[in-house]
Amino acid sequence: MRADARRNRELLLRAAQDAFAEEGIGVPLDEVARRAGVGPGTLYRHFPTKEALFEAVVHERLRELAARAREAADAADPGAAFFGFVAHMVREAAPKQDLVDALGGAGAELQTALAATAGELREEVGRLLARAQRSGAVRPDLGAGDLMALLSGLLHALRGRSRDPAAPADQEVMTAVLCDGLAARPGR
Amino acid sequence: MRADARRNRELLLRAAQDAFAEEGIGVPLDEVARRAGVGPGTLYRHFPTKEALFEAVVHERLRELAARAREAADAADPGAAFFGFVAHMVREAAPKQDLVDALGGAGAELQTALAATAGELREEVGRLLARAQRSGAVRPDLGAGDLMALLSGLLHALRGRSRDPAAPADQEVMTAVLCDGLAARPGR
Amino acid sequence: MRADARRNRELLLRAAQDAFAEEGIGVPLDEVARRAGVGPGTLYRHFPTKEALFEAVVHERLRELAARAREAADAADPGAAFFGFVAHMVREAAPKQDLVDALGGAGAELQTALAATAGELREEVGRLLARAQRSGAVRPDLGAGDLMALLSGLLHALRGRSRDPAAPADQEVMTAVLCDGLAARPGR
Amino acid sequence: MRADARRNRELLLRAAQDAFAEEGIGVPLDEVARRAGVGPGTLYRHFPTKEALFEAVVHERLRELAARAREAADAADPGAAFFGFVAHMVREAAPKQDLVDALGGAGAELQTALAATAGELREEVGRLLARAQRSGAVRPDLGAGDLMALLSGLLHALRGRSRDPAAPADQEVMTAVLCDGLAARPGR
DNA sequence: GATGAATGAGCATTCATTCAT
DNA sequence: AATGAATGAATGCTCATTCAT
Repeated sequence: MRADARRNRELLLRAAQDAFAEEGIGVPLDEVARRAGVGPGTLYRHFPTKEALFEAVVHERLRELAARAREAADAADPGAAFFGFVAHMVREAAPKQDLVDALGGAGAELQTALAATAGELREEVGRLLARAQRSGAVRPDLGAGDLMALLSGLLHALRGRSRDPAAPADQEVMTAVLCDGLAARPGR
Repeated sequence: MRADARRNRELLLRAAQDAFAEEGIGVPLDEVARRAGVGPGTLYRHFPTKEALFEAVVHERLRELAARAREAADAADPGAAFFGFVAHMVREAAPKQDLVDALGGAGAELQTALAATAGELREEVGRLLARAQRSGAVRPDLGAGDLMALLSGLLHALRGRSRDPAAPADQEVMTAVLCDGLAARPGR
Repeated sequence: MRADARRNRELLLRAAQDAFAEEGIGVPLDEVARRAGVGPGTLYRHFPTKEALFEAVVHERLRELAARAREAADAADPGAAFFGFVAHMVREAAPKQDLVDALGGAGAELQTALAATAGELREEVGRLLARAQRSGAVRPDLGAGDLMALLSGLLHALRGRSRDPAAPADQEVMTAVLCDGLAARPGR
Repeated sequence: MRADARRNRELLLRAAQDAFAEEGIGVPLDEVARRAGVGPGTLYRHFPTKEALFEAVVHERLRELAARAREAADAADPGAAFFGFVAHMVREAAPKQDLVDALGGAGAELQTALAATAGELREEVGRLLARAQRSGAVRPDLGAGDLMALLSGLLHALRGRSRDPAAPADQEVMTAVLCDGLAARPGR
C-alpha cells in the first residue's frame, strides 16, 4: 500500500471516529470524508460500504476495551478489577455514540459483522466477571451477555440524558446504581 | 366520526404501534400505511405528520404507564409498590422500540411534543420513588431523572438483546440487577 | 333540482368567489368546500372538476363586466364611457385574483373553456373601444385584444404590488398611465 | 471546477432557463433535471434548493437588465435613454415567465432572496426614470415602484397573449401604449 | 490512487378526484 | 343527494453508492 493511501486511511478512520462518536451511525458519509479532507470516492476505496467503515471504527474501540479487560484480568483484587473495568468502560464509551449504537444492536446486520470482535470483548469481560463472581464480589446469577447488555443500556441512558435538559441525570449515581446492582448482596 | 373512519384510524394506530414497536421511529410512513391496508393519504388525514402519529402511539403508552404508576401510589408497602412498578414498566415497555426511542430522547423535536406526557410519567414515577425513599426501601441519592434514564437504558438493552441470538441475556436477571442497585443498602 | 341542492350550489359559488378572489386558482378545493360548509363530495356533485368551478366563478364575473360594458355603450360621451369602463374594470377586477389569473391566461386549458365568455367581454369592450376611437378619444392603432391584454397586465401589476411593501406602487397613478397611453395624442 | 461539472451546471442552468421561461416557477425540478439529462441529485448538488436554482436563473437575467440600464444612464438624451430601455426590457423579458413571476412577486419568499438583485434593477431604472423626469420627457407623478409594476404587468400581459391565439395582441402597440402613458403630457 | 460529480431509490407530505356510507 | 373518508400520483429533497476524470 502506498504511503499516501495508508495516510488517507488513517485520516478517514480518525474522522470517522470523531463523527461517529458525536452523531452515531447517522452521519452522512460525505461529512466523514469532508472531515478527513478527502473525497467520498477515497472513502469508498478504503471502506466498501458505510457499515464497513462503521465496523472498522467500532472494531478498534472494542479491541481497546478488550485489551483493557485483559490487563485487568491479573489484578490482585478480582472485585476491584471488575468494578474498575466497568467504570472505565462507562467512562470511555459513554461519549462514543457509535459504541452505544453498536452495543445496543442498532441494525441486525451490524451484529453479524461485529459479532467476532464484540464476542472477544464479551469473552474478556466474562473472564473478569467469572473471577469476580468466584471471589464473591459479584452476584453469581449473571451471565456475560447480561452484563454486556446492562452496560449497553447504561451507555444508552447516559447518551439520551446528555441531550435532555428537562430531566437532569447524574452519571456517577447511575453508574453506582449499576455497580451496586452487580455486587453480591451479603444478606442473600 | 364515521364507522369506516374510526375503523381505519384503529387500523392505522394498530399498524403504527406494531411498526414503531418493531422498528422505532425509523419506519417509513408508507409501510405503516401498507400494513394498515390504506393509502398514505389516509394516514395523513388521521395524522397530519409523522410525528403526530408517533406521538399518538407513544402518548397512549406513556399514559398507560403513568396511570399504572398512579395506581401504585397508594399501595400499603411503598417499597413493594415502587419495585413492582419498575418490573411492570420493564415488562410492558421492553418490546416497544418507540417507547425506547421516546424515553431515550431520539431527536429533540419529539421531546417538545411528548414532553408533557413524558413529564407526567416522570412525575408519577417520582412520587413513587420519593415515597419509597422516605420508607427506606430505595437509595436516597437518586433523582427521578436518573431513574427514568436507567429505565430507558434497561429497555434499550433488552431491545438490543432480543435481536442478538449470540449473546443471550436474561430479562429477569437484568431487571433484578437494576432493582438491587436501586435498593437502599443497609450496610452503607 | 331540489331546493337544498340549489342552495348548496349557491353557497359553493359564493365560497369559491371569495377563495379564488383571495388566493387565485391555487386554493385547495377542500378549503372552498370548508368555506361553503359542505363536503368536498358535494362540491364535485355540482362541479365535476376544479376547473369547472373556477370557470363558473370567472364566467359570472366576466358576464358582469360584459353587462357593464354593454350599459356604457349608449352613453352620450364615447370617450368618457370608455375610460369610465376601464376604471371600473380595474377597480372591480383588481382584488379578484381569479380574474387576473383567467385574463392572464394561467393554464392553456382555461382559455378554451372560458374563451366564449371572455370573447363576449372582448366584443363588448371592443364596441366601446371602437366608438371611442371613432370619436377621436382613443388612439386608433389599438385592437380589442391589445386592450384586454393591457388590462390583464395592469391587474397583474396591481396584484403583485399589493404584496410587496418594499416597492410601493400607486393604483391611481398606474391606472392613469394606462389611460393616458390609451388616449389619442393630439400632437400625432 | 471539473469540466464535467461545469458542463452539467451549464446544462442545468440552460434547462432551467428554458423550463422557467416557459412555465414559470411551477416546473417540477425533476423535469428540469430530465431536460438537462441528469439525475435530480445532480441538480441538487449544484443548486441546493428549488429557490436557489430559480434565483440563479432570475438573478442572471435581472443583472443583465440592470447592466443595460446602467449603460443607458449616460446617454445624451435622457428621454430616449429611458424609453429605449423600456423597449429593450420588454423585448428581452417578455418571453421569460420566471422574470414575470419574480418581478410580479409570486411568493413572498422569493422576494427576500431576490430582493437585492431586484432592488438593484429598480435603482438603476429609478435613476433613468428620475433623469428622464427632470428632462421633462416623463410624467413627474411616477415612482420607480410604479414603473416596475407597470413593466411587470406588461410582461405578464404579453406572456398571456402569446398563448391565446383567439385574441391577437400586438407587442409593439402595447409597448407604445405604455410608453405614451409614461410620457409627460404637454397639455397638462 | 484520488477526486468529487452523478446517480437514483427513497421519504414525508399535498391535493384533485373517487366512492363507500 | 350529501357527506367526508380514501385514494394515489406527484413534489422537493437526502444520501449511500458508483464512475468518469
